[in-house]
Formats: sequence, structure tokens, C-alpha cells
Amino acid sequence: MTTNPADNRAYFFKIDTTIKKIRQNLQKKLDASNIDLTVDQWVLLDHLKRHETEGISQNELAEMTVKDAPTVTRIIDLLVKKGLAERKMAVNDRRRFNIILTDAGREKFEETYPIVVEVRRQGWGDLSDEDYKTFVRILDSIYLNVSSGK
Amino acid sequence: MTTNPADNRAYFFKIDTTIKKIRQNLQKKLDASNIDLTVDQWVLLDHLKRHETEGISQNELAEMTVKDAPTVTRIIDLLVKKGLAERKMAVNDRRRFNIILTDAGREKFEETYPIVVEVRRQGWGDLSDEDYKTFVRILDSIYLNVSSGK
DNA sequence: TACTAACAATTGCTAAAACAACTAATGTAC
DNA sequence: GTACATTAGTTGTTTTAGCAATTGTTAGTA
Repeated sequence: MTTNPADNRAYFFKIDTTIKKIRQNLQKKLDASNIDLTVDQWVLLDHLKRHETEGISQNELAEMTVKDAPTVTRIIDLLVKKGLAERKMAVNDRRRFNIILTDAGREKFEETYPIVVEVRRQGWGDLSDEDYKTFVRILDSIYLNVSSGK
Repeated sequence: MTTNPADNRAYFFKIDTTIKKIRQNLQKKLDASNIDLTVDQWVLLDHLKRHETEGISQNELAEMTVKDAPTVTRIIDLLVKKGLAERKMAVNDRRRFNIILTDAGREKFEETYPIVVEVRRQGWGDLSDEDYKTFVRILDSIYLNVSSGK
């Protein structure tokens, strides 16, 4: 067994602090624009928008966002309360809801999206396309490595 | 102003899901070994260990971990309740505590550290040293970019 | 058909995140 | 030295995270 030089490297901590900063920054920008959304509510809204035509279940949302089912239930509750999303009974399976955006939800998405894009752009700064490829490759690799780890 | 091709790239989301998977994986391993620590409690314990000699204030801990002061207060509360850390009055400033590890805290650190190293190793897999350099450079860059963003 | 397993979603619990408001101690300006 | 601002830490509230347990529905099997 080889001694992997990455053993003592705290990349975990670096990822953690970076995503925290990104989230704080995005939340500030959302608040400043009176968007009235948390970052996690935005993440769900974004996924709902992407699956506007087919509709999507809470479990599918949970899997895609790496949240658990109760967490998704509660965030959807909030989106519903704000009038941005609706639970529609699935016709062929009465256990399941298809979550859909309301018109207000679509408007909120359009209003929020440019802010998110600007935060992304600013965060990426002048890093290169080559950097982007490498970054995605590494993140995907780590994701798979820890997901397969029992 | 140039059109940055990274505008529509959701690296934010990729970082977010990856760190979530890492955290879930680490938490499972800690639970399996009956460590009785959450990931965030471990993060603070780790910082306390690194500043064993000088001691460290709650605000300093907050800054280093990108948590806010109330969050640190409550995590320290839990560590104190578990007998792993102590609040020592600072001699020259009665507002301030120096947080120090107890003997049990040091033992807990030694017990936990190998597990953390193993999770890191497994997560990194066979990515290269060159990858590591690039990864750190990009994360640091993003961190600075969003931190400076008003 | 009846029994059982699997599944979607919810509720309850504790921990953590972020904000606001607060207490107590320190520092600065007049 | 008094007045005011700043700083360290705490408490209260809402949201998110994760686990366990529960309800109601569907699927599989004897």
C-alpha cells in the first residue's frame, strides 16, 4: 500500500469554507434585491424550473440535491406557502406528488436567475476554461469516490 | 466587457453536492466507530488541537471556520458538555474566553483523526499531486473572489 | 384473496446556520 | 472622569440537515 501524499491534505476543509463563502455571498445579494428566498429554496426552485414539463417528485428532488426526504418536504412547504410551487397528485400513484412551479414561481425564477449568474461570474473571476474542466473533473471524481465508499 | 463562458456553469451546485457527500460519508464513519461527534464538532476540535499551546477565542474560531459567533458558542457548549473542551477566562480581557482541549478532548482527537484521514484518502482516490495544486489554487481563488465581493 | 415488503411523504427530534437583539467589558474622545 | 463606540460572547427565532418512526399506497407472493 502506497503512502498517498494527499493523506494529510485538508481539501475537505477548503471545499467547506469556500462553499460557505459562496452561499453567504449569494444570500446577501438575494436579500439586497428583496428576493425573499434562501439559497436552498433557490436551489429547489432552480430544479423545478429545469423539470417544468415532466414534473418531478420530492424524492427525485432529494436525490438530485443530496438532501433527505424530510428536508425537501419542509422546503417545498415553504415554497408552497409563498405561492411559488404546488403539489399536484400524481395520477397513477397516489403516494406521490408532482411538484410544479406556479406562475409566481416562474416569475421569481426569472427575477432571481440574473443575480445567481452574476455571483457565479464574480466568484469564477478570471479563472480559465481549462481550469473549469479540471475543477469539474476533480469534483466529479471526489463525488464518486465518497459515494461508492461504504 | 467580455462574455465569460463560465456564466452559465453551475460550479456552485457541484461544490455544494460534493461537500454534502463528503460530510455524509464522514459522519457515517464517525457513527460506525461510535465517536459521538458531529462533523462540525470535529472541525472545531481539530482547530482547538492545532492551537493547543496559545489557546484560541470563540471569535477566532468563528473566523477560521467561516461560522458566525452564535454558532460557535453553541458548538462549544456541546463540546464542553461532552467534557472535551473548557472555557478559560482570558487573564487580560474578561470578555474573552480561551478555549482549550481537556485530556478527554485530546484523546478524542487522537481517536478520530485516523478516520478523517482515511475518508480524505478515499475521497481523493487516485487524483494526482498536480490535480491537488490546481484544485487548491481554484478554491482559493473563488474564496477570495466571493469574499471581496460586496 | 390475504400477507408482506417496498415505497412516497410526513412528523418529531437534535444539531447547525444566519440574523437580530442583548449583556458585559474594554477602548476612545472630550 | 464621563460619554460613546467597539468588542466578546450569549440568547431568541427561522431555516436546513439528518435520523428514526409513522401513515398511507402500491407491488409481490403465498
